Amino acid sequence: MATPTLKTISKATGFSVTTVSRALGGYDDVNEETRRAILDEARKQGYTPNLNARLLQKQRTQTIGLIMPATSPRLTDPFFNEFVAGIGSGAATAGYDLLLSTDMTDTTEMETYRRLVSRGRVDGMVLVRTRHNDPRIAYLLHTKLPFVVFGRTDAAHNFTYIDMDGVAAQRLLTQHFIEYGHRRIAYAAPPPHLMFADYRIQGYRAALEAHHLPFDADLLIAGALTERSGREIAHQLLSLAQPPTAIMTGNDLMAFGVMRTIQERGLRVGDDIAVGGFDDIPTAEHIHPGLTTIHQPIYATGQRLVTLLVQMMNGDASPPRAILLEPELIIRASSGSQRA
Amino acid sequence: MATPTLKTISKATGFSVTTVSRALGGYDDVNEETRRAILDEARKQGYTPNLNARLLQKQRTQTIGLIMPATSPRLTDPFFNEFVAGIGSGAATAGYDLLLSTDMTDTTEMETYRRLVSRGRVDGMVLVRTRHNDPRIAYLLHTKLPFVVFGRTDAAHNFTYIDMDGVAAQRLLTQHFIEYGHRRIAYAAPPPHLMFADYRIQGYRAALEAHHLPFDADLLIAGALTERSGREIAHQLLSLAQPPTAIMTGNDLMAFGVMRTIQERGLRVGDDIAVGGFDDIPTAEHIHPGLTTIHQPIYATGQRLVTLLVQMMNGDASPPRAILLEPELIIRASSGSQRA
DNA sequence: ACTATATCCCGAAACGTTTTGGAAAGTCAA
DNA sequence: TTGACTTTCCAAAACGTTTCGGGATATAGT
Repeated sequence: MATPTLKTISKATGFSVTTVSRALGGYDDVNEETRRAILDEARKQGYTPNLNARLLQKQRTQTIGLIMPATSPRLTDPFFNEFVAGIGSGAATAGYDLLLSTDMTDTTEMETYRRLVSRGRVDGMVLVRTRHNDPRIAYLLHTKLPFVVFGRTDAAHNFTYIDMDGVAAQRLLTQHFIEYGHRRIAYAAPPPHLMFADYRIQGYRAALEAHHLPFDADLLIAGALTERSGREIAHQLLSLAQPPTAIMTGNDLMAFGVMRTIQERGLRVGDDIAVGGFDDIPTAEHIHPGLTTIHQPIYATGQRLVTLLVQMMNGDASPPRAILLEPELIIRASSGSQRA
Repeated sequence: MATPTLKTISKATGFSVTTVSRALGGYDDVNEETRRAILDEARKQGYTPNLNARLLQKQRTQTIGLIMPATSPRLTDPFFNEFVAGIGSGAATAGYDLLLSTDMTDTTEMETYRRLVSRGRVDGMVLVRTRHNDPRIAYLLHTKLPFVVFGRTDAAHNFTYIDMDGVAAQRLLTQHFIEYGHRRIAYAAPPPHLMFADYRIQGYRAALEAHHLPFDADLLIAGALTERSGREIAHQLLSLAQPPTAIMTGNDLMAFGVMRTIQERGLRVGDDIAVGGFDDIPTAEHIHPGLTTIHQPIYATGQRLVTLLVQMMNGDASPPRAILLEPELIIRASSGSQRA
């Protein structure tokens, strides 16, 4: 049995392919009786339109692209879990599909982008984890493909994005530790090529300055956004002649590593060394002790981004929007108690 | 500037569309010089083939479909995180894209399947979380679309799947608690419509029987695979006239809920009530106390499934394969210490 | 000089859909 | 009876690619 197509229905009913198409498409220039006959036959054959053909004709794909940064062999960061879920949910309610790509190891990231974007695979893209002079943004800007971004970049902001206010966030967290009586607050910072590292560090230094605390370069160490990196940095920091009494990190995963190292060295997280993370992934609440961190509405942000993207894909030509998220500080036991 | 197509290259180089296509396609019936000229022009124009057109012609999509069960508004279970990552990685290395769909709330699951499968959107599908007489499997079997499954179903196993040996796994865990001296071991079981619930319960009962322990229907409560459900069931169990001394659950998320309830009631997890989970998601290691659980190689399984699927999509007509995973017991502090 | 054989190229059809620009037949108003 | 509308239908083109079946031209073999 041949796959049902417009042609097979056309043959079966005696109407032309055009009429079948228009009947199925709900146009009003087809007789009710005819339409019924065609719909019946379509149902009988189990017809469903061939997406590729339709999209080739319409030059649209009803698909949104998302490329996962190839940080590790397995993207173990729950951040992405939530983010993808948000995007997926937003896409689904808007009637779009989500095309998920992970960078292949043997090809460059830009190739992956080109492959997807190259006329036809997706109607729009979602970007995450912006970098300095992000080549992906330059490329997408150049191709005119609609896209939205979680994060900013340093160049002109002529694109739509949502970003956490990293300056305010890190300042908030640093202040919190200062108010808890800490003087030596270390920062296991995100890798410097990531755009948000800059903002976070700015916030860190601003809080120190505001409270007339000296900036100690020994206490600022950049690492990767992994638990392992957190462990390594903690070792370095705790081996200092004057170790810090509080350690903040680029994300919760790093914070977990820091906590583990502290505990392995026989110290207590909170009472001996306070720890602060970033993201508020689910585990942050469950780990012991609970992790003080900055809450990011990751899921909701994913949804919002898709909403914005869908507007753009539907031809809304309003100027790009820039949305800055206000940080929310979540205080848990890893802060320890207020000091003298 | 028009989008680069075969035609624009053809115009620019003076060769026919056919020749351009064949040059780009690497056929050997085109002069080296010609090929070079065409390749140069293609690069200059930034040509990339239009996927839809190519696929319409080839009747393939180079895309694998995966539909997320719409359990909750946000699929908070890290299980899916890992699984998707595994599938994505497998797909990428095989040169396939991953189309991720979440069920829309206002349409039935089967419609989502039909939409994807309907001639053209995907070349194959990955299924997860099988149910009794799973209609998705019946449907896919009927459409002849290649697919692989994480999990089994009760009917004839005429499809390729990988599954954890749930009987052995739950027996292993139950045995572990029995050996630790527990007599009243409760089971907060997965929802009964899920296929693996059967196997797990079988394993649970088998272990009891093997050690001549009575089966107490009060100690077997089915729930949802969420933390919240774990909390509720724990409350029920702890309010029993004869509460259990150990509680096993359908997945780690439920176990977290159980642990929290135990702690809220002023009891100690492990020493007072032992807890066992299932899946070994990352948090299971970080939570306090660490959670005894059954390790599932989720990521690797995703990859393996894709490998199998790709073989099938490439026309390998060998009979379906059934792979059963051996469980691995991970003992952590939530087991408490051996009892008298 | 004639045939056989490579080598290089191309026109046309096909994949399944949507859309454009009518055509044919019927209805209505004058 | 004629023109103007309506209603219902359709042929053909188009989207960008691959592939089938040759057609030229040059080279080699006799």
